[in-house]
Amino acid sequence: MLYKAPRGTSDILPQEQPWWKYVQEEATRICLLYGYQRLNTPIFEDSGLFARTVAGGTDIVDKEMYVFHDRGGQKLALRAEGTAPVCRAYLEHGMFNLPQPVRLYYIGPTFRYERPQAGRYRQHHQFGCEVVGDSDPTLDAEVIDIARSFLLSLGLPVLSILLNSIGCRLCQPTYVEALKRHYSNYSDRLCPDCEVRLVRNPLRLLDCKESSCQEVAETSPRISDYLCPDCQNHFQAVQQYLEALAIPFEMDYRLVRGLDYYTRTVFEIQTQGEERQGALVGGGRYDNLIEQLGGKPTPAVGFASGIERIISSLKSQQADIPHKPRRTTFMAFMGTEARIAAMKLASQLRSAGIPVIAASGDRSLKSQLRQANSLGADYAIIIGEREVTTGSAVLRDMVSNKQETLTLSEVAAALSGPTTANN
RNA sequence: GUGAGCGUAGCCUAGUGGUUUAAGGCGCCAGGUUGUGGCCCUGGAGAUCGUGGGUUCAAAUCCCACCGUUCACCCCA
Repeated sequence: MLYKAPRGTSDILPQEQPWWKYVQEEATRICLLYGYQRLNTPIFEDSGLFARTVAGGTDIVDKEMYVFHDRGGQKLALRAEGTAPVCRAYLEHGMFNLPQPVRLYYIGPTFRYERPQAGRYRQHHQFGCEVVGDSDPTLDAEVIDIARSFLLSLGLPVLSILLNSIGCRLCQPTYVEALKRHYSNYSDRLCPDCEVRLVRNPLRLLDCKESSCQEVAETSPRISDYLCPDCQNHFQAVQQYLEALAIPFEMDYRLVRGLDYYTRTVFEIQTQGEERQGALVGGGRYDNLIEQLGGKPTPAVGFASGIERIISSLKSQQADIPHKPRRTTFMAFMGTEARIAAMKLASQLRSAGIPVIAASGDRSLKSQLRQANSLGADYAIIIGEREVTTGSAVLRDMVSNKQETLTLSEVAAALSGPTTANN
């Protein structure tokens, strides 16, 4: 074999497609229910879009972006995450002139150059929702509600919704300072990663898994004590609305998210048994992002979910997915004359909306029917010398074993008629 | 980028230094008389045992390197 799918990518084979279809259709259905509209953004963008918004100090920009130069010398990057492109499109198409907020959703591939492992791939697919243009805390709750409804409607038991507020640019810096001061006192105990975090991304210090670092985190100052009045009110309102919607959540004062643009509300959703591969949904508010992209200050909230993780979770949950039985007909023939007649009849049937799989090659009738069987065909049409001369065809019901010789138009009528629908 | 496990036909697995010209199951193909599937029977195709080097009289089997893959860390969906 000369080539394999690149590391961390995979083919989504026919037998996987029902899962993908199911998840994407559920996502779409839920979005419609909440009045969100679909937006597709390009698979690559100017690399600056991600570099500016997601920002340095985060792995996703520092070492995980697929960056390349096109023939015109433009520096481009494969879509590293979904939110920044949505905001770019919001600005580019003047969506700030639409009634605010604008509710959008997307489904598409995302690329990150990292070592693959359970639940993480170099190409994966995200479904996400974004509400742009309104800072109302009901929208934070709405977005969490959507994510939860989505998982529940798929049949996934939602284990926990983790919630936190990381403040805004007024109050967060004060907290970060306090955090740094606290950690500096214990610098001799920190793991090497945390030594780096202390300088580059202090918020992330909180969720280090090293036990010595966790001890430091235990006694560290809490963001909740540093929120400015506006952020405090906002966060309280979010919680209040979640309670009103009877959405259970857990406060997690150590929850911070990896992307720099988050402000105020951040959240993650996990489901049973899949904690190892991380969150199924992650999101939050990003009130400064649009401004960073050159727009007017515009608040927004959203979330993203990983479709691969969701499907894997569904499978381990042994969830059943609804599948619609599909009636298929196999077209068998014997001889060159009959081959032509079969092709014509197949074509005619398809024009009438009847799915037909045509036999190929020079196989025996036995072999053709064996194939029809393994393809799960409900009917086989058989055309040989006899049928060619009489302008007829044999219609065989593969389930009941009954067959009869019919004229070509009778075959079409029989297959399109409701009387032959056996499933 | 770091660490650990694993790499035998399309898939699953046996074989762990010499009757191996590498075995079995699933799948695939063909046949079991004249134009008919699913079960059964018979036969067939399909593997440079991940790649390269080394140890040995002898290696799929031991050693090393590389590659791939899985899992974990980092980080994230």
